[in-house]
Amino acid sequence: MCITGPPWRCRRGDPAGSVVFVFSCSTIRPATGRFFEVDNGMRLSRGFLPTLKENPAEAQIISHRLMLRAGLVRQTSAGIYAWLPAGWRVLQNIARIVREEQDAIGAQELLMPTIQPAELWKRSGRYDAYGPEMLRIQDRHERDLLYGPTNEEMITDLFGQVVKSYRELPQVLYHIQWKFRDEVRPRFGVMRGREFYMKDAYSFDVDYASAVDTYRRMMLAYLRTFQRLGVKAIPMVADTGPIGGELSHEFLILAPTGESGVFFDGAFEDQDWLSEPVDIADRESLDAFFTRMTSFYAATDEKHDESAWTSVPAERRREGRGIEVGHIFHFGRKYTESMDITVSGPDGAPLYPEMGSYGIGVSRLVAAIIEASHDENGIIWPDSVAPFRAAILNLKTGDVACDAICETLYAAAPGAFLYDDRAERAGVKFADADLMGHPWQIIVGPRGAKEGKVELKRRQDGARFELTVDEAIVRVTAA
RNA sequence: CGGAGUGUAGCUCAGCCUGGUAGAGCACUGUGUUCGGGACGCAGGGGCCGGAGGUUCGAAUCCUCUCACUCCGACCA
Repeated sequence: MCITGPPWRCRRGDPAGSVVFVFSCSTIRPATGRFFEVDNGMRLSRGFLPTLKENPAEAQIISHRLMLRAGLVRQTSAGIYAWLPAGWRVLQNIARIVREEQDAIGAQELLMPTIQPAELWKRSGRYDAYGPEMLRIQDRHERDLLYGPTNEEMITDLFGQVVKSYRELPQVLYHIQWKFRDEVRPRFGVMRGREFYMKDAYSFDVDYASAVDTYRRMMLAYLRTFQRLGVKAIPMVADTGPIGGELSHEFLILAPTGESGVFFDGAFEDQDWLSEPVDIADRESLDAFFTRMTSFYAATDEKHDESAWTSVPAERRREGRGIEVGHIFHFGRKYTESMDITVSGPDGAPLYPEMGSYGIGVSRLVAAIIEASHDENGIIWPDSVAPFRAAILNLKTGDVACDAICETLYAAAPGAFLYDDRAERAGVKFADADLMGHPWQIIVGPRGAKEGKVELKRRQDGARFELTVDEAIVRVTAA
C-alpha cells in the first residue's frame, strides 16, 4: 500500500495501525541541520538512477543497451530483470494507458495469480502439450504447480464458476500480470526475456456473431492504445492455425531490428483512431470501422500476398521490419469445450461460450518503443510513457539564482520533473538527460538565470526556446 | 537442446600462452583549479582473479570438475 501513496513511514515499535506522517518540504533544500528529508529520488543527487557511460558487454541490441545505460533495468539472471525506479515508471505508464483503453470498451480488470495449479492445465490437456517452456514447480506437499505462461485455463475456470446464463454475456476480463516462459535462449534484454509483464484479456460471447463484435471492439482499443503510446503499431493478419478464419491479428511496431518483415499500406500511418467515430455498442458501426481498417493492406512476410500488394499504389507501399507487441485472437470453444464450461442458453439448454484472447506485451513494449524511438545520444521517450516529463538541469548548483529557479520549477509539478541537482559539469548533465530521454529539458544556467530566463529543449527534435520560468512551466506541462 | 565463447574493481578491459603473490581507463572519496555538451592536477579507498578440487616450494596463470553469463542454430509474446 506504500506503492503510490504520499510519502510516509511507519515507525517501528508503534502500536499496530498507528502511522506517523512525515511531510515533504518540497521547496528549499535544507540548511536547517535536518538529518532526513523525504525524497522520492526525483532529485538526481538522491535518485536510484544509475546511468552508465559505457555499453555493458552483454547487451547486443540498442534497446537493451539503452535500458541498461539509462538505468531502467538490471538483469538478475538470464532473461529476468529488476525494474529500477525510472524503468518501473515507464512500465506503469504503459500499463495505465493499456488499462484505460481496455476499460473504455467495457473490459473488466481483475488479477489472477502468477502461480497456477497443474490440475487446471491437465483439464484442458495443455499440461502435457506445453513442453519445457512451462516452468513447473512443486510445493512442500509435492503438489504440481506452475508459473503461469498464460491464463486461458484459469480464466475459463473462474468464468464457469461465476457466469451461469447467456444473459450475462458478453464478458471481457483482463489482467496485467507477470508471466514466465522458460525460453531456451533468452536474449535482447526484456524484448525476449523469460519473465515478462503482460496484459491479457479474455472474452466470452454467446455466439460467433457476438464474438466478432467483441473482437472488433478490441481491435479498436488496440489501435487507440498504441496510438496513445506514441508508436506506430500496424495490425497484420496472423496465422489462425488449425482453427481457421480471419480473426487473428498481430500488432507490430516498426523498427529496423524487428524479427519479422512487414509490408503495409502507408495510408495506415495517417489514421487517427482516437477520433474515429465508432459506436462500440452498434454492430453496423463496428462493421464499418473494421471494413475500413482491413481495407488497408498489411501483412508479415509469412502471410505476404504479392498480388494483393501490387494493388496498393506504389507510393504508399511500405516495407520494413516489425516487433510484435500485441496479438488478438478468436479461438472459439476450444477451452470451454475441453474444460466443459457452459452457460444456459435462451432455450434453457447449455451452450459453450465463444472465446477470444488478447495480449499486449507491456514489458516488451518498453524495449520496442526504444527500438523505434532513439538516436545516437539515447532514448527519445514519447510524452505519454516517459518516466519524467522533463529534467531540470541546474548548470551551476550553488549559484543563488540558478538554485532558486530550479527549486521553483521543481515545486511547480510534483512528481513530473527530475531535478538534476548534482554537482556535475554541464556536459555530464546534458549527456545523461539525452540518454534518459526526457521529452523536455529545462536548462537553467547562470547567464539566463540573472534575467529570470531558462532554456527549454525538446528532446525529439532538439528545438530550443528561451522562456521565463512561468512560460516554461506552462509549455512543458501543457504538451 | 546442439555448437562456440567469456567469467579479474561498480563499468569497459589488460595480465594467462612462457606460474613468482594484482593492473589501466572510467566511476567512487578528499582537495585545489576549472565550469553551457561526458575537465585537469594532487592524495586516497576498493578485487580470497566465478566456485571446488588437483599439480607445484609457489596458481589469476597449468589440469579436472562445477556454476553462471553471452553468442550462433533450432524455438518463440
